Amino acid sequence: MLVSTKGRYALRVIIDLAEREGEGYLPLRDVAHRQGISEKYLESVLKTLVRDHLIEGMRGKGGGYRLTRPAADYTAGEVLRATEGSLAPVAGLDNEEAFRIEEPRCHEMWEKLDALIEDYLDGIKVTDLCVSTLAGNDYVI
Amino acid sequence: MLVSTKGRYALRVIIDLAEREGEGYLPLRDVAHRQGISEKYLESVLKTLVRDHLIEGMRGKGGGYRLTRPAADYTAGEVLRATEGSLAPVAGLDNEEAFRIEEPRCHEMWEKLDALIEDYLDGIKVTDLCVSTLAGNDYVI
DNA sequence: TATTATCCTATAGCAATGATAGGAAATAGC
DNA sequence: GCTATTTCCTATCATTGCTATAGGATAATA
Repeated sequence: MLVSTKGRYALRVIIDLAEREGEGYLPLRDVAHRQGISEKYLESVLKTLVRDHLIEGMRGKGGGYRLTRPAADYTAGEVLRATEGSLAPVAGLDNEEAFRIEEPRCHEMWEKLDALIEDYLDGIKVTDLCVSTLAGNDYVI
Repeated sequence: MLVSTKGRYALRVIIDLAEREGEGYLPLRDVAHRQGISEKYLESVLKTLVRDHLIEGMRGKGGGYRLTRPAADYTAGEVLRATEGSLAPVAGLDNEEAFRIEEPRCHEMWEKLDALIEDYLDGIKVTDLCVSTLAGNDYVI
């Protein structure tokens, strides 16, 4: 599987925060409830996003998480790459030498597939995934 | 990781058999040596390909493995799908209902990414990956 | 009958995923 | 300063899949 639930959860959180841009810090509990994700597990996912400066956390009363940049700046690829580590379809794509020796027939194919995937996901802005009109969306609390 | 070494090995074997199409049954030992892959592990990979009728095995002296159809018929996607089980970038893509409830914002994106990947790999014929002129290829025994 | 080679079953180390638990540290309002 | 809130940090754990190894049963050929 290219993208695990970790990356999918992360993307949903970023979308959630983007849809509420300008509302200040949003507590983890609220986000988790809205998305139907365990608070404790989501916490570990958000830690990664904080480490990579995609979001920032504020402790204490009135604290929570918020985006560090304008929502329109974020891409799906960026969020997924942060949490998944890599979006490469096969391992060791960076090691050209090893490929030339072990897999000369397929190297080009993997390179192109990688570019295809990364270009597609980097071309999707988080704001394109947002729903501006929340009304009529059953699952949103 | 979308494709593990299992699928990559399988593809290399199919290419190996395709490049020697018409030479009858090729013993696992020879294929493994040519590709630099452990015989025992490759055996389990080939078992999957036999189960899916992509190749057939013949026991005993003069036995080995060969393609069941003309080499030109095989696509990379077909081989990888057989060994990897699925090429879907995320789990549960077939369950539309669950997506509509849990991940309405992202469903379309995953569907399109899936189509992108599958179409690309289904469009690559194994014979396109074959090297007809084996001369000058150091790693080939 | 001997040789060759696939087929079958079982095992094991390792890493990643998905998740849970408990408590420390910081912040805001009173 | 006290209290409630909420992030931050560390540790643990069960499950799964990957990668690989081992030993022997079964079948085909000469």
